[in-house]
Amino acid sequence: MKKILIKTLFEKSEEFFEKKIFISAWVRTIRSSKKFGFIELNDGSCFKNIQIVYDNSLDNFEKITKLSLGSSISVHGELVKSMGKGQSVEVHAKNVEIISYSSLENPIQKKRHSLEYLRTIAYLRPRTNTFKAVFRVRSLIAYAIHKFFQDRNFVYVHTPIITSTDAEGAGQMFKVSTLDLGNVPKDENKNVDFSKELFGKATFLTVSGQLAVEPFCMGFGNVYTFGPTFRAENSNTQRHANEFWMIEPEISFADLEDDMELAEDMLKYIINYVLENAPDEMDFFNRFIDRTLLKRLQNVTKSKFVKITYTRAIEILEKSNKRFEFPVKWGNDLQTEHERFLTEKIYKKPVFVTDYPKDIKAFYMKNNPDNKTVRAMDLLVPEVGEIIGGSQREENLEVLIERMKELNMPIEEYSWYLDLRRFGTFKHAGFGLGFERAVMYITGMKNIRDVLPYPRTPNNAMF
RNA sequence: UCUUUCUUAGCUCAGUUGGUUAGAGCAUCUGACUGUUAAUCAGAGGGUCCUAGGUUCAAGUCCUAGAGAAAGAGCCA
Repeated sequence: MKKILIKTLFEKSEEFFEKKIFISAWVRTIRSSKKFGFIELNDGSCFKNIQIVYDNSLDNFEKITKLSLGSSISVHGELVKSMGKGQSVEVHAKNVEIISYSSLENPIQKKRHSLEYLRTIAYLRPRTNTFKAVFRVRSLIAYAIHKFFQDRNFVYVHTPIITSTDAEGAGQMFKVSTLDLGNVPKDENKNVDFSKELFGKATFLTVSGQLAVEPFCMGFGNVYTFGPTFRAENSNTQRHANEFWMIEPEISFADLEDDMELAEDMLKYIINYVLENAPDEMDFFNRFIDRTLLKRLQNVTKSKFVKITYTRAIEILEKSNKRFEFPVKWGNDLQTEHERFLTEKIYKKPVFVTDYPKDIKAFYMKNNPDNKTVRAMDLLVPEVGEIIGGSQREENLEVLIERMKELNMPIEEYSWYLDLRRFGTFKHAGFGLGFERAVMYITGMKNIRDVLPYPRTPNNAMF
């Protein structure tokens, strides 16, 4: 007999009603009494468990009552209307094959565990309700992002993970080396001789795919990357990991307004997609993780995001009369407390802050006529903070070179990037969405370590 | 990296101004139970109080150092 998924049983319960069915799955919890008992079974196909009813007419009844969370079984039975209150249908077991018992030392038990404890056994987390919901939704968000861009004719570009350019100085990079760390070759000045590397030069793990995706924008019009990025910073916060995924679209013949419109459409699209395709999971988050989640997300999909300039944001913060730990001053970057105040207290929804001072932003951003600010934008959302950073790019070769000189950048190393402006230039823009931050925002999970399958954070690369 | 807090049973936690044999719930084991929903009820077993030093007649509790964790900050996505 063919195995059927529990998801299918729920979706097509009419079709299978009072029919013989066969399932293989894992015990989530079991309640036994003398003559009968109930097993809640989950096969991973959906969030919900199906209830199996078994009684002492089965010849292995005693052995069945010894099952515990994590045990594997196969069940032949019949789908029937439930006599209990918690579910509409259930399976009356005709035969329960015990495939394996779970050791009683199984650290996952039928109770609430702390998220901190579960991190120490990350490889067992997929068996718990919370992480079943998190990683299902993570998968759906990834799919929704691809669908959003593919439906709009964007080309998905795989930018390299190993890179030799220290892109935009976006932070500390992990070194990639084939040299013998115990016996590093040195040149005559006693510096590391990178010419002995496999690539003939120093290489790193990428911190951003943006510079590598821009050339494809110039061949395909609209493109995006979606892949892992790495930052070697010793950041110990809820919102930072050393390995995380980023989505970076780049759009041609487009300015910052088009860029923000794209970001807003994309975020609303993926929220709607998840609400529609993972209602059980989202309901779980709303009940156990964040009681305001659904209301907030529904509000976001309906409302227009706020757009204010950096200069205006500074004015608002100055006039708020709120005491901040860090002073509000034009020219300084917005601190976390400022960002949170804007998005959580003043607007209570996502806010684009645009036109930042050029000195606190990357070299490739489009210079404004005031020569003080650049066409950059950050999207701030309640609870998570900065979720997107983007900009219109500087397409003018002379202005770009001038800026790089001001910053003492090695212009020769970026000659390939400058060529993009030499051989036909045009206005274009893009942004980077932190994938995990989007997952946090949509699930209500508060710690980035709990939305990464195997989080890489300082002192943590165990599994 | 900085600041603060935390570390007690398999898990979640309580443990008062330092004072006899360190407690509870869940889990486990034994038993009861004919519709349970984290089932319920009765009983039992289960401890290097993070580690190392110190103060004291006496330390889970106070002090010092170390390890690990969390929250906040910086950096950013």
